[in-house]
Amino acid sequence: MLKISKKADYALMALQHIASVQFGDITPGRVVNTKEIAEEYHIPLELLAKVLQVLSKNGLIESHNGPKGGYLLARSARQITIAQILESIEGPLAITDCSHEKDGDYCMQREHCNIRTPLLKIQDSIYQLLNNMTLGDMLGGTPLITIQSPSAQGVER
Amino acid sequence: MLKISKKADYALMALQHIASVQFGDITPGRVVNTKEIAEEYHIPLELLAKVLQVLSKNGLIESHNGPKGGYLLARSARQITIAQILESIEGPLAITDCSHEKDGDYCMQREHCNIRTPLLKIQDSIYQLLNNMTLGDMLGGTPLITIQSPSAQGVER
DNA sequence: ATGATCTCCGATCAATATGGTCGTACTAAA
DNA sequence: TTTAGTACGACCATATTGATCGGAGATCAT
Ligand code: FES
Ligand code: FES
Repeated sequence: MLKISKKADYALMALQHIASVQFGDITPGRVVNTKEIAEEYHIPLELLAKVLQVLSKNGLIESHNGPKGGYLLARSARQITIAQILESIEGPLAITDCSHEKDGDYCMQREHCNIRTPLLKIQDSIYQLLNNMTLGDMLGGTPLITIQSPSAQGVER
Repeated sequence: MLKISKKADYALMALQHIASVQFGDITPGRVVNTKEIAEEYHIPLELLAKVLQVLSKNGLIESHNGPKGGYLLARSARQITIAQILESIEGPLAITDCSHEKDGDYCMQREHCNIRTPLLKIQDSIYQLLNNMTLGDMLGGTPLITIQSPSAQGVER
């Protein structure tokens, strides 16, 4: 449950790879092309290409056309959060399909719904979680994330 | 993205309803039957029935057969966590499909995978989040959940 | 200039997961 | 024994996702 799609998975791998090439190595300005990533991680080439296109369109990476072309991070690895990557591929975070209701399109349960508020809170918490971790964190040291919930232990506030 | 299934949604609604009937009212021992819930929240009857069967099989609720039958919480609302409910319906929490690898069934990327560790950490954080909120929390006061991450402090949404 | 190499983009197909339905058997209270 | 309810398993329809294909543009080397 709560699985993220393969595309999102690929996006994370690709970005991580691009970042690691651009970062720790002696070739700072080197661009990375699709095939290189696809072969390294055994990802279907065309599918990865599509994923990268989307990432590029959403301003996470820059594309360079022609031979010797490829992709480049659009900004520092520390300024790209996991949430941005995932939302870029899979659309806005919506734990339930009526999280972001558009138009007059209410779900039938809306009126008597007893779980909307709590679910939105959970969703928001998850969002914070994802938005507090960056590509940079994935590269370097293991990020430390702690969660505190007053319920289920001593009630504090 | 990260959507939970409708079945899980229904499960939450149903449990919340059962709990609220059993709790705040003057009818402590009253059982709740499937049709009552289905009509109240406009859920397809048969589908809800199936969901409740699963919950019952997993020991979250008790079923009582025959006329005047119905369902009853198996334990206190404070002892049922959101994680338990969701996992009961959708199986174990697995943010990526290779979270819990079984047999020799590795994913192809396993060897060179650069995102496994961070993703598992995120998954664990989400699990804590869900496991720290109980049915009781959803019923009563709004639970307060806070997240603290030392990295990426500047990132705000 | 011209061809080779690469990204870009839209359309399309296949596999899988999900939502929803049906029919029957079983149980316990009235 | 009748009847209102759950239990259970098989089943179909649809939505989502994973993956593929083909061509159009762009850029660089020659
Ligand atoms: S399920 Fe849509 S508002 Fe609660
Ligand atoms: S994707 Fe399977 S181990 Fe990373």
